[in-house]
Amino acid sequence: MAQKHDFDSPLIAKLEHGANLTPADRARLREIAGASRKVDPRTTLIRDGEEPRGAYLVLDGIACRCKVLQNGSRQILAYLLPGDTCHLDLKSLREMDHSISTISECTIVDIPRDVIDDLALHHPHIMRALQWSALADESTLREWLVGMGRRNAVNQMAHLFCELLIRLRAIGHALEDSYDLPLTQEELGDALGLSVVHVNRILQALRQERLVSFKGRRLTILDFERLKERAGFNPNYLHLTSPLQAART
Amino acid sequence: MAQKHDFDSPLIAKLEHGANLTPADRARLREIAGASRKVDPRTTLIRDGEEPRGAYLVLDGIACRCKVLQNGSRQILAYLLPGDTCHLDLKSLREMDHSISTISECTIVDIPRDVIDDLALHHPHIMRALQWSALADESTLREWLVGMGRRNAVNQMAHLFCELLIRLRAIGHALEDSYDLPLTQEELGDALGLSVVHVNRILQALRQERLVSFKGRRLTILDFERLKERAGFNPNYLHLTSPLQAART
DNA sequence: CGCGAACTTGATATTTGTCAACTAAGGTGG
DNA sequence: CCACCTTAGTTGACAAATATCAAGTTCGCG
Repeated sequence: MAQKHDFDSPLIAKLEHGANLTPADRARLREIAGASRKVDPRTTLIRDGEEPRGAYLVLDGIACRCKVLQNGSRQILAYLLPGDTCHLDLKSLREMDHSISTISECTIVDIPRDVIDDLALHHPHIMRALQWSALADESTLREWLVGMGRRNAVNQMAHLFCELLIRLRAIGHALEDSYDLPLTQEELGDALGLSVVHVNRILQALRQERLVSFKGRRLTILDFERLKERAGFNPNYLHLTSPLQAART
Repeated sequence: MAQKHDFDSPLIAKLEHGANLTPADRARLREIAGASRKVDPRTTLIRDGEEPRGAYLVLDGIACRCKVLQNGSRQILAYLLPGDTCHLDLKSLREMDHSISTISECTIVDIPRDVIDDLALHHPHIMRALQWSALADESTLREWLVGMGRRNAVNQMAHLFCELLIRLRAIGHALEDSYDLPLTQEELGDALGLSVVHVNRILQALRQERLVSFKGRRLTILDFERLKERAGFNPNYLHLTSPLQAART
């Protein structure tokens, strides 16, 4: 049951980018990640309007925050990758303003309130890292808004692929310039605000430009430099540049 | 120099929605709001990439978070209304991932780090309210993403006008169904991800449907029910439904 | 092998952007 | 108070981006 390497624990791998964890911190995180469960693809964990009972941690697979409109159309607000958490700030949250659903099959950890309280009391570095993580999530949300408002579909999708590469690299889930991406074209479109048909065509454009290949749920970036250029991608917003040195607490 | 009423202090008015403040809390907030300065319209307070020296509080006017792309186009990520703050979480933030600029002339308070530390130590209710406020800001950001991805221009703009009405009412800055909105059509477009020309036409459509009027920087909602209906507006996401009763700290 | 989900394609409609010109409004100096 | 000047708002014609519809095709899997 013990984890072999840190990259088996995407949460640890991720949080190391946000703060310097102690061995005790890591042990605690492994302990938390121990109580996981498998969740089927396309399953809603908590729905818009419900009261959260606890927080979630994704250990494996891809989940998402999303919102569904009256007319049935869905907007994905964030992809939750391994190591990502959501609404750890339940204290001030009475009612969800969006839903959390799995996309692929996922390994999920339910984090009850008292675990968070315990972390706050005994693991300040973890808390710092989690705050950093929440900050980066919000920044990512802003970058998505920029993409939808001011980038055309090709650049926006290129940008997303760049982002996912960097985020997955940070948890050791990307080999070179490729990574598993268990999304349908519809699920891509729901994030990008595009129709399925258009996603299909944009994808073809990116393939034809020899920028990416996307076959069998695997995305390979053929020319990262050119893709970044195309997307106007600047990874600053992910705040992944190494733990803060200013650890004066 | 003393504030006459609470609604003279939009910060207090706002935070009362997020927690129950004590008289001492209110006194402290008035003290903080005392050291304000006027800032010219269209002035950048802090730029993308810079290191924040402190946080900001808007007391009057409209400011924004925004991001400017290589090609010069701008995306507004949030309107900062009176009572709104930004990056109070500086502890984990090394470098800004977006800019803060005024739109109209603004009254701004610079909040240095030590003031935040002091609030954290001595004013837990204020801290709780600020966390709630940050949560609502993030939720608003998500709602904007939904608007850009899944609403057409008319509905998206209608949605924005509904949102602004509710937010401004919460700080006593809306009379009935109208409020001052010192934005040009270009500044509206930068938030909605639309061109100026299109904003102009959408506005005409809304006027012709007798849903809103927008003359001389004043926006009047002529039929809020119909506008909400049109926009698919549900104010839940603003989390303004009254202070949390669960004040068990 | 067959079935359903995902992907692809073409034709067409709709939405939105761009360009260029024009009009209206507010502010300032003479 | 007016002349002027700049900024904001408006309009029409057109182009580009994206959505929609409908019909295939391919793929993975039981």
